[in-house]
Amino acid sequence: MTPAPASGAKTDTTTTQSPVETAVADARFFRVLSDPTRLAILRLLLDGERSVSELVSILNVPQSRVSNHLACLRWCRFVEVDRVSRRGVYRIADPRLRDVLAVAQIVASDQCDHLSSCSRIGPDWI
Amino acid sequence: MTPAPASGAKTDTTTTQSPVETAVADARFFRVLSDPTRLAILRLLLDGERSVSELVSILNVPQSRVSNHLACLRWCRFVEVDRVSRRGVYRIADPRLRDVLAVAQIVASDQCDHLSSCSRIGPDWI
DNA sequence: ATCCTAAAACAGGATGTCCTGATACGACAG
DNA sequence: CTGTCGTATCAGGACATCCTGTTTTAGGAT
Repeated sequence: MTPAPASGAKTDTTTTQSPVETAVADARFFRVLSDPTRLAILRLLLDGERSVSELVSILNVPQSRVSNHLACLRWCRFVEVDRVSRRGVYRIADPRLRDVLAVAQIVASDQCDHLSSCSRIGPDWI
Repeated sequence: MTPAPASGAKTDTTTTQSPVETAVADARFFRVLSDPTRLAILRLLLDGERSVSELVSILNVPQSRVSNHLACLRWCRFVEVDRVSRRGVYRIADPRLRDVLAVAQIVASDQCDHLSSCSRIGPDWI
């Protein structure tokens, strides 16, 4: 169980990355999904295309907030947009997203009570 | 622009919840997964049980950090622990977690470049 | 040209989340 | 009983992230 500092951290181009570093990429994927507004947007889009203003009125939050989160989702390729004159119509870019959200929702609902009161990630919301 | 609140929210005893509020629970689920250290721990445990000290030496991060994240994962029922005298041996609590992580990893690897440079969630890490 | 509407981008401020180092605890050996 | 090991917890500080209100950009209509 030698920590062996020599083994891991050289000018290590491809080898021996710590598991934590390897996880950074995927963690970021989950972080995109970890915001309630973004998640709500994605859920709506799973039911069909929507323009920004439609999202705003359905979600009932400020337009700047919706546009900001859409920019994030667009950049990270979770959604795509078509421009129809000045209207922007958004849709889900990767169909596999549906599976991720579906499985997650089932698991999450079972753990709901515990998730709600975990003081290590955000304040309680019950 | 009538959002037609009647259409979606039928047996809604208390109030018509906005989609954003409904998403809070699941967003929290993803937030647990959105930390690199926690994600790395879960991946290791998917390969078999581990004690805290084993995790510490494999991950090569401070023990307090590992214990803190384990507390979060334990509370949220992602992992379970057995005590063997003073040793704590951890394992995955919900086998469905494997599916979530597997699908996510595939999708995330395709979007990796974009995730890495999204300035709206954390600093770049490339 | 001028005025709207739809959407995007920006700035400042308020929290949320994570990290580290120190400390508390319980089981066991001597 | 006392020291040590393995683990958990806590406090404080450093950032990351999100929000709101405002401003900018651009297409279309009058």
